[in-house]
Amino acid sequence: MPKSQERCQEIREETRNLIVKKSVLYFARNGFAGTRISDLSKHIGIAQGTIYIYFKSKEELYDEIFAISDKIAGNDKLTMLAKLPVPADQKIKKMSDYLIRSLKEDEMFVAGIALYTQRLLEGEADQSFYKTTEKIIKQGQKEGTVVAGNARKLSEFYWGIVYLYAVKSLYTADAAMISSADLARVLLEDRK
Amino acid sequence: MPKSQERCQEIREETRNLIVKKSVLYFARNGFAGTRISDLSKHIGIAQGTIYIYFKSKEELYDEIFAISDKIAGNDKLTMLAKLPVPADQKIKKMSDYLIRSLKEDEMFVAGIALYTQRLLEGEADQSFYKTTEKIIKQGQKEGTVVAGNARKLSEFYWGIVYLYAVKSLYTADAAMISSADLARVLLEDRK
Amino acid sequence: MPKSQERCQEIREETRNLIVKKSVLYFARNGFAGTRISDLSKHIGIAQGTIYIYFKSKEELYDEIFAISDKIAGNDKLTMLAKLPVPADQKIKKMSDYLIRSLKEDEMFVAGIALYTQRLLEGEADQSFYKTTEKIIKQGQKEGTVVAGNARKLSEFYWGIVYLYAVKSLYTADAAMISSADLARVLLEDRK
Amino acid sequence: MPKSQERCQEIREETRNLIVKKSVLYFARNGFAGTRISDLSKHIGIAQGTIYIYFKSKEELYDEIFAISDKIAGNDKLTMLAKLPVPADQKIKKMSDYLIRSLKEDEMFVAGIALYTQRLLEGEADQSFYKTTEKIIKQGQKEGTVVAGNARKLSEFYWGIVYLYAVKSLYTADAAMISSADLARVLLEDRK
DNA sequence: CATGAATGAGTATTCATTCAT
DNA sequence: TATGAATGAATACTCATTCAT
Repeated sequence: MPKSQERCQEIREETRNLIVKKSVLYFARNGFAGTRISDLSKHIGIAQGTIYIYFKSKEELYDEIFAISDKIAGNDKLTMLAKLPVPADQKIKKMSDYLIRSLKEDEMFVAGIALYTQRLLEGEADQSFYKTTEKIIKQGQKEGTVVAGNARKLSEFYWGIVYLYAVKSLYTADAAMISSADLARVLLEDRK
Repeated sequence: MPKSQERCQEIREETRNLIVKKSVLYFARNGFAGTRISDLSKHIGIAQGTIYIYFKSKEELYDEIFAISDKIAGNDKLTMLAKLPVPADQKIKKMSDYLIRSLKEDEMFVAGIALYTQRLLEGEADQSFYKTTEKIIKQGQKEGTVVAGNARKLSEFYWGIVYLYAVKSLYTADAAMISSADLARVLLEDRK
Repeated sequence: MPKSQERCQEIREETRNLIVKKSVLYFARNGFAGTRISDLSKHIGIAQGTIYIYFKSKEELYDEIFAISDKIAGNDKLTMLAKLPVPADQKIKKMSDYLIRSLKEDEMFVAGIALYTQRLLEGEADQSFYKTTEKIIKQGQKEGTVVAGNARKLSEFYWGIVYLYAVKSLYTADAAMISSADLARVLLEDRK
Repeated sequence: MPKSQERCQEIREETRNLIVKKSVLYFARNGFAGTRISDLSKHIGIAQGTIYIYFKSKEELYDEIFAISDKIAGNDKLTMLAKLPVPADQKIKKMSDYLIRSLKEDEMFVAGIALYTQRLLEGEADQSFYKTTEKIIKQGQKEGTVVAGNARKLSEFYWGIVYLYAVKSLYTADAAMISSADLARVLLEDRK
């Protein structure tokens, strides 16, 4: 009965995805230590034991969530964007557009940013976001469109602001958000 | 020979302060759930039981720390500054000076800001910081020294950045900090 | 395959009853402060944690046991007996029969009496036992079968003796018990 | 300075007696496990540490109190009474008089009886009270003044009733007490 | 001697994990 | 697979005891 086999696999996949998806937000809000499996499972809508069918331990679930948090937060897109043969200010505008829109609309994204940055601050995540942004900044500084200053510090500041609004969105249903233009301006030279 | 009443009072005061002082940083770094009383007491350098002489429970200690986190973070000073009969841009510069210096030098301040803002985000602290800053911003907008825009959003943004660097300082010994001038510029009109 | 709703309910009921049943005797013998949850759980034959699935705290378990101790001690039966349309001396004989037999044969009854009376003495239980017996005594005094004297004091004395033998039974495997007739004679007029 | 030496000794004696006296009642009401040294010392009106100047441990204090509880409860007087060359019924009346009066007036006596009997029930005290009373009962049965029946059981019943009213007095300021005559009648043949 | 703050072993309670159904 | 009752190691909290003053 190959069909039922496949269906089974499908169900597995679905349940696993459900767990991951619902856990991202929960962990982002409450932290690792602040998350009880009993509460989490209620929040997901499954039994406690079910989590342990898919993940060996709370830690493994948390780790998995981290492992994908940079994907959730759009690291791939950013990397691709950086490689495009367009001026840096365009890249920054696009990136800011994408980030602000995602912060507004996608709670998975919000949670991804929060988790990723949290771990970054604790020194446990790699710094690809920062580094990619740094490259764009340097390109922009050469092109004369990005403000002067240490590229690394500017990159950290930019992402700090994104983190800031992610954390806000985590707790407030509709956080007062800055505009995409405002965010971009953090890096871009004023054109007055 | 019994200990004198005053000496006892003194000792109690000292120990209590020691616990609060050392706990602020510990809780700010690890959160409520992430803090074990056994670890905390080791960090303070006292026995576990001693904490319970001064606080009924871990929760009560945490609450007390929150209750005073706005003082630690300098709410009083800010309120006083707001009332001074000087131009808003001066107030903002002074405030930014004070904040950046404190973030660099004073661990307790860093922890206070982190805890206070964390609770603010969770909607459990009053918003006096925001409100006081809002007033200064409005004053500055009248005086033509502060950038246009919704005063509340600007205030939140300004404090968001302070929070950002507080969180960074919490985890990194010497976080790359923006300058006091950079922080002030978030609110002030460019004088080019 | 999830467990059926009913089966789960059943299991919960069973375990809860087991805990209550075994705790009654343990608490009656050792008192609240003298009972360790670790010992109690061993005595019940379950893990410490299991107790906390059914009761919020040691205190709550103790309170529940007290709350039902009047049932265990047969308050219902006594009330019913009092209402029967038979002479008071018959009621007293029946009651004494029941009490002495239960004290001999039923550990739970022994514990129930001990706990209930203990709380009565501490002024925390209602006095329904006393009051019901008081009514029977007054009826008997009218009928000329019960000794003269303050009905309340006689009632207290009667139940005091029951308590006395309950406490004895609590500590001694086979306590030398008075006979049902001896107990009844505490209230009944001598028929010599 | 021999004088101050003596005075010191005196003070020691006084404090020690104070502790014992106040502890008897406290332990009788709350039991060993139910008594906290912190509470007890407050009740006595001294510091916790002071208790440990006079007693090595809580257990030692408790043991000492037990060791004297039979004296407090009047074992000496009973033994002397038993040896007097008078009829048993007189002895029983005197004894009952003494017991009821003491239960009414002397809270140390009340506590002594409660503690002694409690330990008796737990099988940890010697049974001199019972035995002495047994002898008197046997004497009375020979003299025809005491009711028939197993002397030991009668003795236990008699002391049970004394215990009963002791426990009552422990918790109620003025417990409704049976009369000395009523108590004596438990053993004595009716003279109608 | 007397004090009461401090200690840490002991006890209560929680919660990640297991397992029979 | 999915369930949730049960487990027991980890954690919070208490209290007899010590000791510097």
